Amino acid sequence: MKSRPATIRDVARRAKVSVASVSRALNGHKNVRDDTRDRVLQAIDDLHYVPNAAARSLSSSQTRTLGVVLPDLHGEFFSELIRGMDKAASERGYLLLLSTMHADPQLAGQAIAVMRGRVDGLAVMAPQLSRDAIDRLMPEEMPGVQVICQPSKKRPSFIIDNREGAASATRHLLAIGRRRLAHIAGPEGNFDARERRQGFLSAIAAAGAPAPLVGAGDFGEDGGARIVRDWLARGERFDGVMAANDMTAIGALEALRAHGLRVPEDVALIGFDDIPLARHLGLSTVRVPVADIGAAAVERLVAMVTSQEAGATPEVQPLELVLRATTQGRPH
Amino acid sequence: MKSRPATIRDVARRAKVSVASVSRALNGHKNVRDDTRDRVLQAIDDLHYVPNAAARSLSSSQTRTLGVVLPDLHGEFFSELIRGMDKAASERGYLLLLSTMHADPQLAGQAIAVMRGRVDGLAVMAPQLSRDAIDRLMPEEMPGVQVICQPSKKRPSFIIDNREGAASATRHLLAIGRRRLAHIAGPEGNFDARERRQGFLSAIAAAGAPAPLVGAGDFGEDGGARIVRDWLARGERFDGVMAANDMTAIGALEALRAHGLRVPEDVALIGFDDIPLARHLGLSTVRVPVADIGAAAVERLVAMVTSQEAGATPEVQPLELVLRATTQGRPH
DNA sequence: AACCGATAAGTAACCGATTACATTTCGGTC
DNA sequence: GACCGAAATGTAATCGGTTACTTATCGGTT
Repeated sequence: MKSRPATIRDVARRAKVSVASVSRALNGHKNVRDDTRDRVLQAIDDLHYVPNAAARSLSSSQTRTLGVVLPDLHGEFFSELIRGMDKAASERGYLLLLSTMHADPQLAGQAIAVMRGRVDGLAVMAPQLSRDAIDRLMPEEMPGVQVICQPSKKRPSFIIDNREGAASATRHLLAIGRRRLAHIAGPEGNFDARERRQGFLSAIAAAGAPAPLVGAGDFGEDGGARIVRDWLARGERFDGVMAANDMTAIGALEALRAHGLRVPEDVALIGFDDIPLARHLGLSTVRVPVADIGAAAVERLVAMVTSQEAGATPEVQPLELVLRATTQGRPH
Repeated sequence: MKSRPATIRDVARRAKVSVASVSRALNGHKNVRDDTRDRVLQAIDDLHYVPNAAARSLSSSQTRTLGVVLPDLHGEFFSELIRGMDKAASERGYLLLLSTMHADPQLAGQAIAVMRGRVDGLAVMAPQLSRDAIDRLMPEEMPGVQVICQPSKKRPSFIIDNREGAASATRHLLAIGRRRLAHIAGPEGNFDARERRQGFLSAIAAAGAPAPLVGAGDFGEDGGARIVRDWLARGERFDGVMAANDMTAIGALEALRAHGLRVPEDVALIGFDDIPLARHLGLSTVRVPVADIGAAAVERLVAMVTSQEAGATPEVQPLELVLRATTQGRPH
């Protein structure tokens, strides 16, 4: 006995009013008499009526849904981001439509295209795409924001000061007396990774410290571990490591310990992001308020959707150095 | 010059065919001549046409979207689940619509209602709701699966054998010589938490071990820490702790160490879930293949959506004991 | 009681696709 | 070249809402 779900016409019939009145009652228009509204509400209740979202979107060209396009869903970084976004969205009556864009720009285009008509706005995180590539991919007519990426000229971007964050982490290593520093960078094409490396290098240069080691990781645990093992196998000497992100740092940490080195006594170590794991492992790092960034981005996106407001000034979230065990100790 | 996006009629006009032919060409029907299809494709390309998803959903009553309703998004448990679901969904051309349902059953109903008409099927995780409550909330006419919860009689459920998992963790503590065991349970209303406590108690009973300590946690780190501190303050004696989940175990671990106790020498500790953090902290635990469960649930949901197939046999994912540092050592 | 402007309610067009059904065109046969 | 069934194409109804526009009803005034 699975009956067709009730439509607005069924409700109108039962409440003995027109569909227009039902629609008005439902959407809180003011020109509806109280007793009419009550009859409608009663009928809605009786029939367990729920408006059909597709029909509503079609006629009002509004979906009350926001699209979120992410490079991948691995790890706590993304879950935090989504959490912040979901909070801001649901507080405003919006739902989140998720789509992952596996690095390929081709597929990135597809991921964005399938959202057309399903969402009122788009939040995109694409650190591996250039500014131009993103601009080309984003539909002109749809409100959009960018999150943690190369800031756009056309759309609001929610970014962090990667260079300054990396520089301050590096200065901290120098401040606790480390001179032979090393950096494990992120993936080649990644914007944030490049910026962080720049920040590291400029801090080194500014301090007049010796030329550092630099290895190319992949933002993953294994990458970090591999680089460190390589260095140790080659007999490189270093007493401080600044990793492009926390996962890389964690891989490095394990490789260092596996090699019998003490952290921080022999090698101090600092990461970037402050994922929850960092706190548990006592990893010093640069705190990126990921959930806040996600929330701010969605908040702004909703504002754009509801009031057409534009503007494209990048919003830079402040970073904070978080010092824990991996840099709290004196050199041997 | 932001022009209205092209519609199927624009395409039809440009390709000099009817809208029906455009639709047929687009949806890969066979009765379309090659040159017609080519003209249509050309026009689509020229106009950058993308079909309007809302219109398509309305007329075909299909959205190619699946709804995911979760209790919360905190922690790695959920990000893993979403990751598994997203993988299975995107492989099949489906998008995921996210909604969090804050414990309140009232709100749970709303979270489900807003998805009506926006999704072809629903995957719900609601461990804090009874079987009946979920059945009442889920719309009859919509395909649905349940994930990690009290199994339903009406819908496929993807569950784990909490009792056996908890029992085997408990047997392991007994096997390494611990006798005075303690259990930090999860939140009162949570199905999995109750089952795990049952498993713990029955393993104790079966082994004829002394009556254990049992405290009520909340699946969170702080809860675990609080219970342990209470026990220690009251002078309780125990040499093995089985926590309802990993986060609880991690809180317990920190409280134990803060009190100067060695793990596992003084107190052995085992958790449940095997979140990534557990590996990094050397926490023994029971591995729950969360991502696999999410993927399996979505896979099944897609099958239900596309072929009306029903069936409600719960699918039980196997668990696996993972032994790490917190239980690897001999008692003092 | 008649009349007024304001407010409430109704009618029907519209959003952009899909698809049943009607019509045209095609390729082959005699 | 006329005729046939099959294949291709076109026409128009339909999905379920929103809303511009029209019509009915209201309370208040003279």
